[in-house]
Amino acid sequence: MKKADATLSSGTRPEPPPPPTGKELAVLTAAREVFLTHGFSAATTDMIQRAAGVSKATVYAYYPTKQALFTAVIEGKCAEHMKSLRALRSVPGGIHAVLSELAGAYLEFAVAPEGLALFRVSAAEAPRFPELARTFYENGPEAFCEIVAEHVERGVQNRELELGDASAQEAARLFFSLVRGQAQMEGVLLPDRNPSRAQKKRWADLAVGTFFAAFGRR
Amino acid sequence: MKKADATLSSGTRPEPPPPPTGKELAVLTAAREVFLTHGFSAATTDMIQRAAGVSKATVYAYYPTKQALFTAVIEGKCAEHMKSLRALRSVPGGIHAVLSELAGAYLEFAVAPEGLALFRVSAAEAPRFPELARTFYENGPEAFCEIVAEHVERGVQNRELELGDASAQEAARLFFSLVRGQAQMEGVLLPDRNPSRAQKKRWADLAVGTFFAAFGRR
DNA sequence: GTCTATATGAAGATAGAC
DNA sequence: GTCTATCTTCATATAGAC
Repeated sequence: MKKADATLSSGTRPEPPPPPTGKELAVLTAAREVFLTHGFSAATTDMIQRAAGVSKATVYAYYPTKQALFTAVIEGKCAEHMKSLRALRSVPGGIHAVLSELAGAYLEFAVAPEGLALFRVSAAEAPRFPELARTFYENGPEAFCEIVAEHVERGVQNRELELGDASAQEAARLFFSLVRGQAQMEGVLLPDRNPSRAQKKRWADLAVGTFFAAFGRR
Repeated sequence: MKKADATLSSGTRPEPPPPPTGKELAVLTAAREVFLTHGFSAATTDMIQRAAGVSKATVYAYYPTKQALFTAVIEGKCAEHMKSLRALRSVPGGIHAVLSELAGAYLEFAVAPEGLALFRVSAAEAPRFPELARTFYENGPEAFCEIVAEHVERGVQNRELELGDASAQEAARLFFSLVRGQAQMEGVLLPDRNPSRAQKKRWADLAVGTFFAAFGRR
């Protein structure tokens, strides 16, 4: 009788990822670097193989196709993304302080080179890999907005905020747009430019300031 | 003595585009379609050749490389983009009406499939073709923001707006972020979803409403 | 599992006839 | 200018030895 394989039998989720080690990890790490830098089509298995320091056949031993490897990379990054966001659910303090914290955190990790690259690649491949783009959307922007919305709802109950005819979700998305707007646009389209710490603080302050000017209770 | 070639001798601009006709136009049109759908790397000259109904050699008769053709496509779309925007400089009316108009116009053309595709491709290829991404940035987002900033400055002079410590440019970019935020994020990452007319109106109203709640003079 | 070597196909670009 | 036919290169994927 075969021993039960926890990976296959334990749940309903498709793949609770068995954390890779050794050469598999090397392959996955290299693939991350290469795919995030070049995108799916321009990336070659040769680049990945060389960056990982293994042979071509080894790559295919772990991932049956280039596409499967790509999927693993994007899903892995999304899972990381989601994990970083979880910490922001329980930020303590008044709504103003909380939103400042959220704005700063988002600018820090989503406008970092890796965050931008993930966005770039997800967007580029959205027509070809719609499920991957959706995964990114749900684990990044949407997850962040949900967290903001929770804080916003609390702010409304505390009478710190007043939304008018907007829902908490709409307000959260407006906040999100204010925060990432210019930063992401520049980051994605002008890869040379590197925003200073002061610039990032300014963006965060403008976003929070504008949001409170619009929705703060007077 | 050679006859002077107007294309080469008449100006300092690199290439005042001689409007293509006949087969050249067919090639360019097909290339647009193919590059905007698949991106640079996944697009093949075969697809373009077939879509244009010409032979491979004809493509190369007009454009020496795939890259040159890609550049022509992106620059052409950017020029169109810029042309659409010019009309928005002279919108008449009070600042509220003007900004509503600008918001609606931007949502109409930038979140349309072609606008999204151009953004997607520009973003994806920004690391490889930084000049092209910059061209898009300057002819799209930046051009729009400049126009908004002009209207905003007029609004300040008219005492319709009050910016606090923000500059007109900063305010314009915040407005721009509010307008495109959710629409572009969804459009780029969820290509299946198609926003209804009502949804677009709601986005525009929320953006304008939020902007005025923050910067409108009370 | 891991390597070297290779099959197979497709992509970008060109030659040469008309 | 335009086509058909082809060259060359390189990418994905596999075979077979260790």
